[in-house]
Amino acid sequence: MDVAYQPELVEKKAREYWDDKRCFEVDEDPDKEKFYCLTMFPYPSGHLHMGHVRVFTISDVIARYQRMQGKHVLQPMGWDAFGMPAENAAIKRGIPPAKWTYQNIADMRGQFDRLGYGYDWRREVTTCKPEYYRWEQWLFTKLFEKGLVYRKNSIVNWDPVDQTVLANEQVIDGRGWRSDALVERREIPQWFMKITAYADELLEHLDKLDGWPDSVKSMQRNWIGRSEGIELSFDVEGEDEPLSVFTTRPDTLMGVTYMAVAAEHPLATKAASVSPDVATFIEECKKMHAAEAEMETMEKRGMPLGISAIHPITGEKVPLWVANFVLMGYGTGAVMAVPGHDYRDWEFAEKHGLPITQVIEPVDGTEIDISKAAYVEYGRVVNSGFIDGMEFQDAFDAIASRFQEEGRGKRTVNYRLRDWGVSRQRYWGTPIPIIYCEDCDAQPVPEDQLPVVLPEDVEVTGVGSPLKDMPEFYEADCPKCGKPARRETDTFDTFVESSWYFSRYASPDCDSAILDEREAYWMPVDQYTGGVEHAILHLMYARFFQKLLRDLGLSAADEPFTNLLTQGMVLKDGAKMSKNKGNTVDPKELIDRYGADTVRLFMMFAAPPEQALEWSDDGVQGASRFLKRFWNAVQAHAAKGEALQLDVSALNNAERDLRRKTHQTIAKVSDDIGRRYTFNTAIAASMELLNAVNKLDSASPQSIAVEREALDAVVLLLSPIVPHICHELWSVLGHDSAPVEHRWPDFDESALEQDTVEIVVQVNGKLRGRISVAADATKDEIAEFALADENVRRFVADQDVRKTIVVPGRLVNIVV
RNA sequence: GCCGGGGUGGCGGAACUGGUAGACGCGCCGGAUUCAAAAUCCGGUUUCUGAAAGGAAGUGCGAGUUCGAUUCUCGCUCCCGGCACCA
Repeated sequence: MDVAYQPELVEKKAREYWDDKRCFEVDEDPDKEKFYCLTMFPYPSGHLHMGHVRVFTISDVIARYQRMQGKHVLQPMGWDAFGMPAENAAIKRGIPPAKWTYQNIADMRGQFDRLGYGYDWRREVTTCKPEYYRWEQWLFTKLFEKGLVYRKNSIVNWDPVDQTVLANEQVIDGRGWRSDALVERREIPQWFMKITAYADELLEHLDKLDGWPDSVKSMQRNWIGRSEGIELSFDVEGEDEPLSVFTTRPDTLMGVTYMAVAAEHPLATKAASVSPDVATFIEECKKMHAAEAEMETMEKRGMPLGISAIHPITGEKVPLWVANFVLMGYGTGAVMAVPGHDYRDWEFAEKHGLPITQVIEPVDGTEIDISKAAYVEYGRVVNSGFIDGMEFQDAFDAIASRFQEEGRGKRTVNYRLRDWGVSRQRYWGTPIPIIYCEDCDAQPVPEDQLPVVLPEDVEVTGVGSPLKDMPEFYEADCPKCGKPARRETDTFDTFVESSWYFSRYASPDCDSAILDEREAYWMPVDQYTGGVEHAILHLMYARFFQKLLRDLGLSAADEPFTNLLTQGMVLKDGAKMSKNKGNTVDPKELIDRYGADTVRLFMMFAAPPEQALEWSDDGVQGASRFLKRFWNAVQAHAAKGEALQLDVSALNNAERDLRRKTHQTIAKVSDDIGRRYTFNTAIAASMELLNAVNKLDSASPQSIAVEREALDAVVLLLSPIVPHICHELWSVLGHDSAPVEHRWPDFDESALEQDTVEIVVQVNGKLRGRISVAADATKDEIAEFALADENVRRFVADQDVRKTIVVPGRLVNIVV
């Protein structure tokens, strides 16, 4: 055996072992405890980037660790293969999206294998293949039958030059990214999924997700945005229909000084027909970009409609305005404005000279001045007639009952969450399985005609979808009456594919149903790992789909992911690695140069998984250097020959110390990998142990035995992280088995015991000395020892000791 | 703007339940080895002060709670992620 560490040889050998033994191919075995370990599947861009390496390595470490715990581990991999980049590549280089995508998948799969990830490739799922999206289309038709999908008009970014709908990210400063034309808001009919029907359940089940980070649950809670309020109606002068508004603050009703409706509201449209100014304003609102961030930060503008509503309590006239910050899609598209007690209403009133009145005062009697700023806290109602003096809940109830009795309002729950628009006017996606018939309207494609196959041999120009120019695609017969009809040419949002792929891994080859009985064995996912950027959308849609599958009787699980780990981004020079910024590092080059283990080690060592990771070329070298040291230490040890049986009673102090360190390290690394997911500290602890091994003077037979125990431990503890080198070193240490099939080591409680412990001594909270005391010393004994320390005496001097705090095993604080 | 997260040596980070700030690694400095260099090995490395022992300051900024705060509370600031058609 060549003694120098040669990663290529070592890694090839380990990979061949895993392949030959089919280590990572798993079938359903009801007698074994399963563990489903999953990573958010990648978009096949063609290039493995550092973000991929990071997330897949995290997941692989967890999977390998759980295997060593004796669990039956499934770790699959697949491709989120539909999406815009394929169309962009097609426009730029004239390659059809399908060809480009399949080539990328082939390239990336080779790179994954080189990194030693333990995937069951027999279960590979590729979303752009008809075998996959066929079931997505089937599911959509089932939802259609259940009334969980519907069609309505909604707003898109329209590029008038390219005659194309643009994604938000394709709109730069209000202009199309390719044409540079001013983008317009345009209403077109689109398909929606009723995620709001599940809003309450999506919210309530968050409480069951103990294995999810609080931050993600909190973001989802805020996204759903459940609020209890009252929907009440105001009569409008000269209108038969009253104007309905939703408010969470009925206690401020008497502070209403104006009302505002969205630009798309019928009252605004009506006013526009008589007022050119209003018409112009509404036109300008149409040029607004559709993104929420822009809506919130833009200047709040409005225009009086020239009509008034009647305040339902006072009977006074309240002017009606149209305003650009009122959203048609939220609530009723109209708001009652209380500038005294709402920040946005205040800003708008201030700007347009509308009156601001105070109807709430702080309960604690603090003076407030609503001419300076809105007071938005709950408080006591004033200047409000019959509800004067009430606090929030009483006032809420009083107003609610009164309006309910009068038949002018009711208690309502409102959500910020909107139904999910799934239509995309793009080519490279799953065709929406709908046929439009002049007589029968929209009809779902019958099951026996599925899949609706996306033609792959097309030319993409960037102007509209090629499907619209393909009669062979869009010409169809109505499934109901048989008359010639037109097939839908829109495709699904790619989030639809990623909302159920995790279930399909259980039965990827099933061609008679979307899922089969294997789903029940593997689902839910035990550990899901992916980027924080998916904290809301992807994870919310996936949870929604899981509930849909459950309600269709296809799954028993309420939630798809039991434990969630959200990993931070990979940065270079403080910025996200991206081609635009030219700060990418190609994992392939590094693997060729240092080997996969070095890359895996650096990734896991540089930062804990949830934090952003700053890339460092020097850090990679350090990882490589450590592996060489590790290799050399094991080889040098092996050269000393077989170790004697360890005799714990015959150890000297240094040997006992190393043995304690070994077992402390086993305990720490088990906790770090198994519970905390802090792989960086697990590696640091293993490094410390190896350093301690190298420091031990190991000539005697017992010290070789202690050293053997330590090195065996390091190899097993690091094997989930750097599996190839550990595979080889384990056999160098004389074992017949492989770490991948070995049980995770247990620590020996008795090895952790210590006779004496070091305790620090503080005087007034400042460190003044260290003392060594018997491990079983009493508090009084410890305090006595502390006062005897020379430096401590210097600081205590002749002052009275007012208090002594003793924390056994840690410190003494003497307060003078 | 709103929601969520973060700020600790020259750098990445550690300190897990309020108890030794800076583990581990990188970089740098010194030494060994070498004809020389690379590689490797040994030692040092928060800042200021001091020959040393030691002392003082120190976890984005400002307050507070506590015997004791990187950790808890309040206010501010800067950076990152998300905001519904990027994936």
